[in-house]
Amino acid sequence: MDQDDDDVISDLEQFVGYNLKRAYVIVQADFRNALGQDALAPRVFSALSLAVQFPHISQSKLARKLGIERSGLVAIVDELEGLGYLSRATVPGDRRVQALVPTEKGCRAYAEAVATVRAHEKALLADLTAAEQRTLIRLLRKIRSKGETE
Amino acid sequence: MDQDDDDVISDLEQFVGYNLKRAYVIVQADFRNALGQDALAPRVFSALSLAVQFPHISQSKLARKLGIERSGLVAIVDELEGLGYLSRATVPGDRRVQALVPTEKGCRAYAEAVATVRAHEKALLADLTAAEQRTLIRLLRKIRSKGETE
DNA sequence: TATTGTTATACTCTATAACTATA
DNA sequence: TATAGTTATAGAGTATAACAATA
Repeated sequence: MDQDDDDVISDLEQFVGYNLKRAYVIVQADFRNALGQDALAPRVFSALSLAVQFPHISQSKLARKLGIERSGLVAIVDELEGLGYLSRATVPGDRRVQALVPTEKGCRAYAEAVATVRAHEKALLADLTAAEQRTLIRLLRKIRSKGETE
Repeated sequence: MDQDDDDVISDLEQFVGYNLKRAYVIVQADFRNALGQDALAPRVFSALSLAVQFPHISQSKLARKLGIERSGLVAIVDELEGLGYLSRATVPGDRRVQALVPTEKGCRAYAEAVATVRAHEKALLADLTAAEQRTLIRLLRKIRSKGETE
């Protein structure tokens, strides 16, 4: 492989969007590697995380928090229920909603997964100082808060 | 919609991966909005950008630069060729390679697109100072350089 | 009328594997 | 043997639209 123009900084590199995408691909691959290829996908992990942290959250509300459609959440909850990590419970007041109740097993699995992911992310981001990591997260959240209000 | 736990900072928010994903969704949506729904997708724009900046680049090399498989690039190049933005040219020395040659039209379309995207990204990121934007890009690149060597 | 969960469906992005023609 | 481009194919992830049950 010749290195002709590999060092040239292209237009692309100046876009936040492009850099965001490339970094995201790296971190996502690391995430999957951390939990193992056949384990929880990022979005399933995210759903479990919120279900554990907010027990009895409804599917609609969870979808809203995750920024996805509620139709898309069905398969995710199916998977988590299939794993025995949570159950759909009826709610006394409103018979339309399914409250997501994490099981003991789900809480344990989540605690383990979160520790693993945290460790891998820490290793992956070892080149960034703690301050840089905080800054990065702060700036990413700033983008989100801007975008979501439009 | 009740606001019960909407302000609680969940575990998820502490992960770089999660924040990266959420921010990426926002910026990508803004990108598509900038160019119009039926125009160049981000990846097609990226390919065009590199083809314009590195005329006669081969498909394999372009795929490598973009971080995708060369099989995936075929449809992208097909689209750009269909739009008359570039052409596949044979290379004297090696009859296997297809050199991507941007057309006049392609260069003009790219110049217009890049200006549009730049303006939209600038507006979207107006809450970030110029220094913050530079920092963000620097940190994202740092993640990429770490991840790609593993 | 509006909302919750659900299904069906389709589209985009991407990877893998195999092929061909060249080298 | 190895590489460039290509094709076929499959699997994620996601969105839209419609429906039944319930509010």
